[in-house]
Amino acid sequence: MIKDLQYKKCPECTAEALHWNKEKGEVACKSCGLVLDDKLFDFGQEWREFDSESSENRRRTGAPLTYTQEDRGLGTTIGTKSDLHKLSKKDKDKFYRLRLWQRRVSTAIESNLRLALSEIKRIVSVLGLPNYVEEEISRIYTEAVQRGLVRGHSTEAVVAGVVYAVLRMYDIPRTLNEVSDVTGIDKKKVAKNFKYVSRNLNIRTLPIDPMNYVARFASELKLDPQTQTKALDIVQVATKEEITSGRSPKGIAAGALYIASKIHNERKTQAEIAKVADVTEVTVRNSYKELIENLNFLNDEMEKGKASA
DNA sequence: AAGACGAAAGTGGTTGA
DNA sequence: TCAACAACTTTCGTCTT
Repeated sequence: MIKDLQYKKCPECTAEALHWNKEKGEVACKSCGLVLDDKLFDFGQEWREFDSESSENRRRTGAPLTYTQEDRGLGTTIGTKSDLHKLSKKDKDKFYRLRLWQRRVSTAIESNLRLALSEIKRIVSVLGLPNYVEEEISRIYTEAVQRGLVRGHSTEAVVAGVVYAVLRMYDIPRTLNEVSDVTGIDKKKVAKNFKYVSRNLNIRTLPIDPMNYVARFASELKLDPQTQTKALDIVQVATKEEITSGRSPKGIAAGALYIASKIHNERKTQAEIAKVADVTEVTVRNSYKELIENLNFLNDEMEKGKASA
């Protein structure tokens, strides 16, 4: 399931405490938080494993289960020549017409796919995603094409939608903005196409869990693992207290990180956090104020943090 | 001077009649 | 289908460190 670790020790601080997150295929250093490798999934016969892991993880599979069935219609090639002579002139004409059509349709599909698959390769490499994600994106896109979902839509836009959908399926925290940036597709269109392909291919995704963002933002901010852990705690309690619903997960993650950084005297400015979290300072502010208001133990901890400064 | 704060007005998405 | 609504953004002036 997981490939051999390339690293035995953290190259940054040479600590041996490595910690991996199976869900995301990430390995991080426990003492400095450096993400060492995020492409650790070895896939091949792993679908079953995902399936049986736990009920809440079943969404990981989404569409693939039905994928192996041959596509409807388009996969069927139109007859051989052998019994052509039995047909009337009219039927022969029809036969040729149909075959011509099929050739047109399938070459159209093929050239579309060629274009799309190379675009997918590019996007995956820019985003630094693991191979299995590329496979999945390609597979789902192929299915979308075969079901005729791309007709009347721009290839690139549908690709962007599929990319985002797959990221969501695998709980890989990338924002709409990031997908929008690398694909050059307007953010709104990405969202629209995400919904479009999800709906038509029965891909189900749950709302994003803020926890998924915390690790990534923390690492980007080079925060101490302790601080990250604190932020995770905060998010967890907040979720339990039901003060997170309706709020953007990015904002929650950002607010929690801001508080955690204050508690652990590793002060980051709201602007810094806002930047990596892809929200505005105002949102960071509102989010962290909301958290403090509802979780009053945080106040004391922040005071303590200040005192020990 | 930089960071934090909050008010006001604008935007896009969701919801419910 | 439209209007009301909440969350988020943008912008900007003021207070705090």
